[in-house]
Amino acid sequence: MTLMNAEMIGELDEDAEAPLGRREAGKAERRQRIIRAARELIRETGNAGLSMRVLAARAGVSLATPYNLFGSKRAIVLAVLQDVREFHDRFSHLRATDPLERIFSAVDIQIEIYLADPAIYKTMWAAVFDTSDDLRATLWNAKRDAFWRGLIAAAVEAGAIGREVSQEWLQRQLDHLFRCIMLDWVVGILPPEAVGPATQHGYALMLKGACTPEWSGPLTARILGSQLRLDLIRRAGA
Amino acid sequence: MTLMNAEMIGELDEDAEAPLGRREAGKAERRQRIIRAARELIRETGNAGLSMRVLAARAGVSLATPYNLFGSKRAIVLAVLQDVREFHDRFSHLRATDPLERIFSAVDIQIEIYLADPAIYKTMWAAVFDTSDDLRATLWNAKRDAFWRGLIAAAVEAGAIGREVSQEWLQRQLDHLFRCIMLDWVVGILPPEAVGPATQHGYALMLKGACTPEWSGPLTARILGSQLRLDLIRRAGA
DNA sequence: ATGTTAATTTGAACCTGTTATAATATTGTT
DNA sequence: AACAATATTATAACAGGTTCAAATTAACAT
Repeated sequence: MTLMNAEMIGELDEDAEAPLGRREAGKAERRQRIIRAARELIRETGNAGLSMRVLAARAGVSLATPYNLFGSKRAIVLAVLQDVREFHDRFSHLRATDPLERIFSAVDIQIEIYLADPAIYKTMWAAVFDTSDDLRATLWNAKRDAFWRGLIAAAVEAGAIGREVSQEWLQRQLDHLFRCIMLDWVVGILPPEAVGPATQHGYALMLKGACTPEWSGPLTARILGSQLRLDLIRRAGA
Repeated sequence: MTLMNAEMIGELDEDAEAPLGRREAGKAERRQRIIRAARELIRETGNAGLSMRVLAARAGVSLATPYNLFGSKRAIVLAVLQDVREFHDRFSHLRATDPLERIFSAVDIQIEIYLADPAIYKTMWAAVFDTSDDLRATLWNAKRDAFWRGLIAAAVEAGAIGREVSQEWLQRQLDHLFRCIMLDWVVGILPPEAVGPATQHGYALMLKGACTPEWSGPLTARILGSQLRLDLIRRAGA
């Protein structure tokens, strides 16, 4: 799945056109205040400290307003994410020639961003794994998909990945890996230092299963390398 | 992760030894009533219909009792699972000679059991993905691990999987795949018919990344086969 | 300006899971 | 039979997310 920001997703172009009467302006401002308050509260008190009543008070708004404006607490948490502008800049500097390297770099960048701000992103990922309602569509959209599909398609074009494997499903399976590793991180099963190596290990294994023979060497090396790192981390932890 | 029952896990040997005075007997009976009521409620009204007040009333106990006996709602849902005796019998009939086939068969059996009783198992898997507290240890225990580790170890012994890959991490990565596919099923992204093929596809990809050259042929076939089935399902759904 | 209409905010609820309290019943022991 | 230990009960309360009728406000027509 892997989450992205508004610019990459292109859904919150609120800073453009539209007459934007006083009504809409006030609404937008209230929305902004709520998001800001939510971000602050998450940063300060972590996941648990974000109560709707506290949030409403901090945003200077009634308890019902966040519901009118966003719909649910989960939607607010996800909106906080949408408001984070960082991914786009980082991803645009992806300059690896090797198509598989590019995939691993992109994953690394994501992880780096997430781990750098655990309070926010743990909360956010917890919201992603919430099974109660389906706000997943917010995260799982066309532009986000296009980015990863592009990386995989490039690898296919370069002859790194066989043409017989479904690009769509390869992407989905890689995504599954990533999501569950995030979950393990959120709940504390996986220490932060292990997130990178664990992801690389999984991606390398799976990509090796999809790659052409001549590209399996570097992937094997990556598998062994990440295993080594994971062992070191466990030894250090125990 | 993949969940198993009490016999396989070997944690609820309540039918053995222990003086089991009247006091403990009454406790056990109340526990049983609560579990039965919970299962009924889940079956009837699905995940959402399981309220602690309704549950207590149906079990004929006070609201506080389930908390004394189990600790939390989540613990009760997981206890309902532990009470399901089915896995052991099914798994004991695993008689594939090919070590990789055995892995796929085991996964198939699991999926079959889950899909046959969606109400119960969707609720249960939703509880697994709950990030609030860590009852995960209940599901993630030594005996369960031993089973899957055994299957993988056998594949290594048979020369199907290279000795250089970490068996522990291969298991974990396969587990990640399985869990996220379950999640997608629970939230309705993945239709039931697609669960089996999707899991096989992911497992085959990853195992192919870990297998020795002479075993990659059948795995490739499995990848292509499951892709084909997934395409058919999507075509039928759209 | 003024009244009308429709959208938005509000405060008070409702329903959750969970915990604390005191009172009551049940068991194990003498 | 009487006592102490233990568990359940009933009840209330708390904090959380969410919803709803009523009040308020902005936009519009006159």
